[in-house]
Amino acid sequence: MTSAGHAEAPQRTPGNQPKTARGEATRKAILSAAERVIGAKGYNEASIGYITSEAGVAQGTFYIYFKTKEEVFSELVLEMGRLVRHTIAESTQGIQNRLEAEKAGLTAFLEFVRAHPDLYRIVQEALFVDPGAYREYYTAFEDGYRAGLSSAQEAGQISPGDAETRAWALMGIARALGEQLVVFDTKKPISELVETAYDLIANGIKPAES
Amino acid sequence: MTSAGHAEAPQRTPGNQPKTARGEATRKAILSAAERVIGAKGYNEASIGYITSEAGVAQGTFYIYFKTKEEVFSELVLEMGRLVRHTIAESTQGIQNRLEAEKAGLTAFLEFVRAHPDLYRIVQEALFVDPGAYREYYTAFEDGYRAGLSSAQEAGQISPGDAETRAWALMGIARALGEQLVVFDTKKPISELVETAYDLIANGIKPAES
DNA sequence: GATAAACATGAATACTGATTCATGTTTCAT
DNA sequence: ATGAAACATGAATCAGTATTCATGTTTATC
Repeated sequence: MTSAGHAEAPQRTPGNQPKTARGEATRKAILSAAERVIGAKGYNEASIGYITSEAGVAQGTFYIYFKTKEEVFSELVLEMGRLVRHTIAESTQGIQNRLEAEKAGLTAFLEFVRAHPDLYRIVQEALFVDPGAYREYYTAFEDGYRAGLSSAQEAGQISPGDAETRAWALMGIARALGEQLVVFDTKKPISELVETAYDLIANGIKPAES
Repeated sequence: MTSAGHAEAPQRTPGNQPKTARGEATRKAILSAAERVIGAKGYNEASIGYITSEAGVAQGTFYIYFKTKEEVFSELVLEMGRLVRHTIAESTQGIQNRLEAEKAGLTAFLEFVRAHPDLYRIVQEALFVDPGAYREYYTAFEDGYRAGLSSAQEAGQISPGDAETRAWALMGIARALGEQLVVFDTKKPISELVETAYDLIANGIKPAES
């Protein structure tokens, strides 16, 4: 039985990209279901069975496109990174003044987060499920941020100061406000959050000299 | 055999506090091992077997003091909350000026985080393992923070602005810098991080009017 | 110094859920 | 039309591990 025959079957595509329109669609369905399910229940509670049933396919189908549960998770983190950076870059396109760019970028980020709460939570969980992906996510983010701050500084658009630490602090603000939206369900409109944060970032909280 | 006898044995202390010095010590050992193991490997990878072996007790002993694995986790989150708030309150004791208090509090927080990296990661993971505890942690934190900002505002020590949003933003900065220490292993000394963050918080990044 | 409660043990239980596999079905190039 | 590759199925496997339990040992009280 098992008339294997040809010794070198070409079955082992590493990432297993689909080669057909049908396959493409199925893979997308699984990825999207994974995003929703993992985002909602967390990595561990999100069983393959639940993900596949949510995607409308059989359990085994999952393993045609992903080697492990972790793999689909990592892919989601990467996707989130790409999307967020793209969204922000787009929104700050052509804005010359750094402080204005800051405001536009923060607004775009918060809007994105509100539209994709699942992806947001997935990135948070990556710290434990896939630390490497987590670091890459924030490091990539920081690189761009710091570069922007540095050149703005050289152009005299912002005051001097350690660009790296500032980048982290500003990312921390964005993250905290995003969490307000997604985790704490604040009622405040994004514009209001941005207004307050922008004032803090631009002017600080020290009272004006009297 | 098993001459049970008395029908109503008083075995069911809910939280199961120890009643003996020995018990006290064992419970502490388990809690401390759990902190290290869960902090290092994350909630799911941290098996009861590993925790107890790390604590130097048998597996069953765990269930004398904790009803479930989740219970010990929640307790750690609570402990972290108490410790952090206590540490910060202590460090800002008697400082009248809000901005100075901000600096002292941030320094104390970062030093605490560096000293307890495990607890820090545990709080992060609580978002998925015990969302209620996560919210309580940050809500309690925010309450104090916002109150402080509000009264400082009334006293004219800081400029006017939405205290709640500001509280979240400032907590975001602290958290991001803490993460630099614990997750990204930055080489920068705490004092330097605080210096940059403080300048940002007090003055913002807008260049001084020329 | 005896008795009961408290504490400790670690093997056995019980269950969950990721991954595999033998067996179809669909797609597509020829 | 037809054979091979791609895709799909879902039951079976397999491993890990939280929790329980029957059985000892220690502690403290009388």
